[in-house]
Amino acid sequence: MATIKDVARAAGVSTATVSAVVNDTAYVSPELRGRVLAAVRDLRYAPSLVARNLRSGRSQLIALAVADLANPFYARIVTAAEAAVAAWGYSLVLFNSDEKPDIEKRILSRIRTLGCDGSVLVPVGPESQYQRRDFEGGVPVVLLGRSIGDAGVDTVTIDNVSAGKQATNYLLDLGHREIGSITGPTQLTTGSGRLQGMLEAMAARGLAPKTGHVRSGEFREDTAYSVARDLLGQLARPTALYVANGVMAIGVMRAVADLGLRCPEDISIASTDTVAGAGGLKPRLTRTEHPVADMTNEALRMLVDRIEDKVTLPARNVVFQPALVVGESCAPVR
Amino acid sequence: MATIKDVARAAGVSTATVSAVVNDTAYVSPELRGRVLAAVRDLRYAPSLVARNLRSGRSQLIALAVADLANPFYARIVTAAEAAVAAWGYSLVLFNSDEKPDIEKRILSRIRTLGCDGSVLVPVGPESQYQRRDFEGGVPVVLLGRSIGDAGVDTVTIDNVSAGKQATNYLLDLGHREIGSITGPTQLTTGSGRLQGMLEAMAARGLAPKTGHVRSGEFREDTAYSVARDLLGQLARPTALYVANGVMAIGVMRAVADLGLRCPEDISIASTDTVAGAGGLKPRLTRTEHPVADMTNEALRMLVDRIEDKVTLPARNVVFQPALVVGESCAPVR
DNA sequence: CTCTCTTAGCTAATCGTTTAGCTGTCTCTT
DNA sequence: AAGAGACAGCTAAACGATTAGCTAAGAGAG
Repeated sequence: MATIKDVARAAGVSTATVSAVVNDTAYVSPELRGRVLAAVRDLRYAPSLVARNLRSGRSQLIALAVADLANPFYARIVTAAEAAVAAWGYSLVLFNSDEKPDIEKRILSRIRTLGCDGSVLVPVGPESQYQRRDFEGGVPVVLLGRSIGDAGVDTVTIDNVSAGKQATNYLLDLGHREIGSITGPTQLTTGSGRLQGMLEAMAARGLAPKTGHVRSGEFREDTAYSVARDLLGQLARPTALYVANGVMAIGVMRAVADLGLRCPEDISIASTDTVAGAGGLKPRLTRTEHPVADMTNEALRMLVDRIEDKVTLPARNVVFQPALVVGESCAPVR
Repeated sequence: MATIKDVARAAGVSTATVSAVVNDTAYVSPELRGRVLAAVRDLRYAPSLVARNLRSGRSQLIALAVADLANPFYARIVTAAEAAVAAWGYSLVLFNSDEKPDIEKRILSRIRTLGCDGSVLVPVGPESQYQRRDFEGGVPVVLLGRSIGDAGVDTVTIDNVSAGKQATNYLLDLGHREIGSITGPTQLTTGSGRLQGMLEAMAARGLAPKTGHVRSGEFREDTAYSVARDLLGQLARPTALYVANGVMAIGVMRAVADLGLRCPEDISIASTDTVAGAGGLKPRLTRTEHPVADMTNEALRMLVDRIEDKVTLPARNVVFQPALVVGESCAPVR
């Protein structure tokens, strides 16, 4: 790879002049400018970002660490983030913490080392893991999807309580009274919030799920499948089920089919968040959808603000609202 | 951010000693070593990769440029690549060319500028776009999924002809004679190869698809949906359909349902490659599956070989074999 | 004609590391 | 007791860019 010195030598000028021409940062006579540009072409010179960044302290890199790349929900975040990052003139460095707090720790230190200008993080650890000082003075961070107490950090989340409420109210409006739920991990705000919303919606009508009708599916398709098989195989099964995420909904649908039940005739299913392939699912799921792209864009806008302004605004927490999308997976209770 | 100088000052040693301790590259007395480590902890020092890389000429970055991030097939590649890259001690920089050759060009120059140590590329341009010298002497490249003539570049591909053959032979063995196909773009080897395999399989039994029974679905769900609706709405519709990828298969299934047809009773569907959510699809698709993870791992192994060996081995082309996975979407012809 | 002002283009310092090569101390040998 | 060898730890030179500050030459004014 040719360096700025090679170009300077070839054009018979100093490196300062080459830099001036390349970055268009000072006037250079047409004659020299021509010689420099010719040399650049001949030597196929591309300035080294590494060197440039060492000097400027910027890396033009934004890191994104998601909780589970294999989950289509995060795949959508990645897609949106790549586009947004590119639009802002940065490049995206991608990490997968695989829901493991210790991997996340390593990722965070790697992000520091790489000198990323900022990072978007879907936190996976228990709240206790994070300390305020982890974020202060280091690489600017925006948390996405999950919040972690009052870490004094910008955060973009969905209103999980509202998601659970909307889906459950829809089922209640159809006349269902015995509603069960397959929840996510309750130590995550996405898990506990949705469950809370469901419980609140039922409580508002003086109802509560039967014991054993609320079970954790760990946000995983296979776990949800087994739990649903077990739950729906019982005699006293609920007439409707609220499933806390899209991947689990697919597992539940499979369990329903394998048990010989029909949806929505025998059991109504409503879920929160969706997955890419779910469009082809029959029946189409009734669900609350997250504005994933909007949330991701907002997170990056906030991050770039922090990076480029350097103003120490107080941390903001932007909450998006889920929207109920009616499919064919719910029917009035018989 | 603390620098190596700050640490050196705090520990009362030279920067060389700090470097030796941090990288464990020379013997340092326990006493000094202790002081250095303490200073590192106190100052939360993390060596700057930027500076380190400037010196070493390495960036520890591997770029991955895929053709369409929104396609679950590439999402799986991204997942596998992130894991593999991390396992080799690099970090992944992700780009999406969105099937646009000019965006790809910009990405390639960005990869050079960033000083990535290597890159995995799913090429989207017409073969004519690439010139041998684009790859020679620059950042090492491995092409994934699609090949581009004899660019003298390492390549990992799937045997597309075999995929088309296997799926079609399965349909033929069930007694189907009027088989149609929804293909990908035929200027891509993934599109043309699969079609060629299908035609060869039929030709081997003295058959050929009827005119109008072979149509392009552009590897897109919505296009495949419309094409399938049109194709299957006709009176003289085929009894079986070979769909060239997973996303399109979902579109086709939707079209089948919307036309009031039953699969597999009225129409058999076989496809190539799969999508994440397809596990929940009813009926389960009969398809040829790509060993995506294996292919991605192999591509990265080859790339890391190039990066670290610097041996100028001749370019290799590794071809993987697809495997037929039988679902419930095909039935014997009536 | 000389003095000042302008400015094109150069020199050299800087960013944060790594590392070749040097210095000075200590130990061992004869 | 002095010379040789070993080696812990230091100094300073890279890596490839940007940029503050300098030099020197040309132009305009008096």
